[in-house]
Amino acid sequence: MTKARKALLEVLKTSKEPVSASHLIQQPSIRFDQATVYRNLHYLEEQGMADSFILHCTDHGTERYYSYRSRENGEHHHWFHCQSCHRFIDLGDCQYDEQLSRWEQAYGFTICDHTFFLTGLCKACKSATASAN
Amino acid sequence: MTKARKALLEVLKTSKEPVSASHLIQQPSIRFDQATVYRNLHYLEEQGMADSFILHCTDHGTERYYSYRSRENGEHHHWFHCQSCHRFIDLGDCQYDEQLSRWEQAYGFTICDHTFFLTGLCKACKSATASAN
DNA sequence: AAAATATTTGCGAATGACTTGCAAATATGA
DNA sequence: TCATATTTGCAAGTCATTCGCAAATATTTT
Repeated sequence: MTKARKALLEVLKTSKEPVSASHLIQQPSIRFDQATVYRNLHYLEEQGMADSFILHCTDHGTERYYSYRSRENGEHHHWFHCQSCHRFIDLGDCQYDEQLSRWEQAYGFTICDHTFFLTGLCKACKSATASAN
Repeated sequence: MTKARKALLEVLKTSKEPVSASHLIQQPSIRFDQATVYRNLHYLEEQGMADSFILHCTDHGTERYYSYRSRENGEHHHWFHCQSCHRFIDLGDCQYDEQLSRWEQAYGFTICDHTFFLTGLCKACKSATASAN
């Protein structure tokens, strides 16, 4: 476990929301080249210590977001993304296991991964918009 | 409805799988500049005539995939993507409506969009791999 | 502990999907 | 038909991410 990996993992562990590479690079604790950050994010995901998904957002463009994943809490989480404040809300552990195996049975394929997330307006941003009228 | 839009919509209608901009640009019927293709894909989606999602695949990189959506068949579809043959399998209409509104209730947010898809190995590619041993 | 080998890092340049500015071409409409 | 609005192609730009390569670190062998 190199310094870069430790530092990245620490931010992921601490963060309550998925974070992008560009966000990580701006962290004071991440004083590494962007190539190093990208390479180690791949490494962490490969090792099963991180999860990621690609999300496009009008304000922040298309980026991959990473979150910590421990060996114990096997299941990854799913998220809601607010397009206005750019915050994520944790929807909890993935509950799709049975549905996924049903599909595997039905179609004969093997699922390696699945992507699921929501986008919209969070409660706070909705009322902010409403009161702006 | 310009020529470019008609041509794009025709390919989307005809295609059984979601298609990327780069794929569309290679089609003989799409003799338009890439900027025109991208602009019109945005237009079609905006008008509710197309759906899209971003998918990353080791062999083909990260791209947005589009599929036709008629006003009648309101619901969009979800897909399985085979990482080996790069084909998509239609999983049918989205069935998540009730789950989504339950989340909206529980968290007070408004969902504008959701992304869901599977990736893995299709039946054919699995057996191909198995027999290669 | 030094030498030999393997892994990781930073730097700079490249890649690839997608976007943009702008002037020419086409469509709409009064 | 003339004026106005929309769309197109072209060329250049943007932006996240990746790559080559040599220097720096870590690991293993002697």
